[in-house]
Amino acid sequence: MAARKDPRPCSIADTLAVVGEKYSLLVLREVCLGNRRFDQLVRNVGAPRDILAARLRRLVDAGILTKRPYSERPQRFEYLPTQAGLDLEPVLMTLMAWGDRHLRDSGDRPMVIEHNCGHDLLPQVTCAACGTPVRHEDLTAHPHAEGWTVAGPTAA
Amino acid sequence: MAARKDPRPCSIADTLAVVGEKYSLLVLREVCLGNRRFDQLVRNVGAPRDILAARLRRLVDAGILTKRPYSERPQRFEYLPTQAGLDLEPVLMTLMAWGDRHLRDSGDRPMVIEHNCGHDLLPQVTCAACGTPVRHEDLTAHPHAEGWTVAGPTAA
DNA sequence: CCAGTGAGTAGGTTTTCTGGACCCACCATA
DNA sequence: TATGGTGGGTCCAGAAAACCTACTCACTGG
Repeated sequence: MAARKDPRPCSIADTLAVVGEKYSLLVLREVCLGNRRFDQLVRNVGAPRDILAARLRRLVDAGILTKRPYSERPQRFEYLPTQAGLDLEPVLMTLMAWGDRHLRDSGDRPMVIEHNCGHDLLPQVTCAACGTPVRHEDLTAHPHAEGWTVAGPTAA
Repeated sequence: MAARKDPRPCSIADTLAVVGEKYSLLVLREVCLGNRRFDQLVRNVGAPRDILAARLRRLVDAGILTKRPYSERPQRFEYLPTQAGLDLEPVLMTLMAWGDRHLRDSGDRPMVIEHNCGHDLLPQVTCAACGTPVRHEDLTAHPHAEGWTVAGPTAA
């Protein structure tokens, strides 16, 4: 947790500080798939019960999940994604797309997500302003704080 | 690293097994920004030097970075993203977008990325087939292996 | 000769993960 | 009433990873 003295200020780092611990994004995956209960999460995520409990607390604290009772007597809770949690789905989609492309010979994808346009989802990141797919060469980074330079492609 | 017995098979998990360790994606961020040298990475990423060395080895082994000499005598290396590394940029973009939206009051973004269409990049994940932005409600998951069910929204 | 830089490696301490056992409340059934 | 099963956790000791400091090596510049 302790950041070494002044690394580059960056929303990527800040986001990873919240959801970058092991299992956090897998918990979110399951919750987004509709698996909301502790024991289900233990099985599907593969995390020790201990760690899962800690991750759930953290995700709830961060406003990514909400904890809701689905039974009094005995008290039982389920976890649901908030809007902030659903807003992380693009991260899950892009991670999955990369794994499907680079970690497998195509054809044995363990999970396919269907888009309601009728096709299998192939997520693509586009620029909201112009609508075209984003390519590395088209980007120019502008660090806001002083002293943080970039060089080469994607440079400022 | 040791997976508990049979968690859900999933490309998200497999991708995170490669780039999910602390600092890995920040290293990739820096390399994509054009900062290629060890000491620069130490400063900008904020990782301890030995951890950084381990991450670089791992990313090179995974085919995400390549190590290239830029000076013999003394031997000095720099790290460049491969195509597989560049293909991870969408993950970085979506992480940054989430942090900008949810972790800050808009206006103090620490880094802005400009798209060469002339606007600030606001990344948006779309379905490559139909071109529309992806919303949670439009997705249906189909686990391939048996026994892995999903429930509720995004269910199969 | 001395200081400084770039790219690491080495060692010892602290933190985190891990696997397993354990706990409590409840339900089913016999 | 005992007996077992489930859901949702907590606790603990050992293993692994991260952290920090220091050190090395090969130069370069003055």
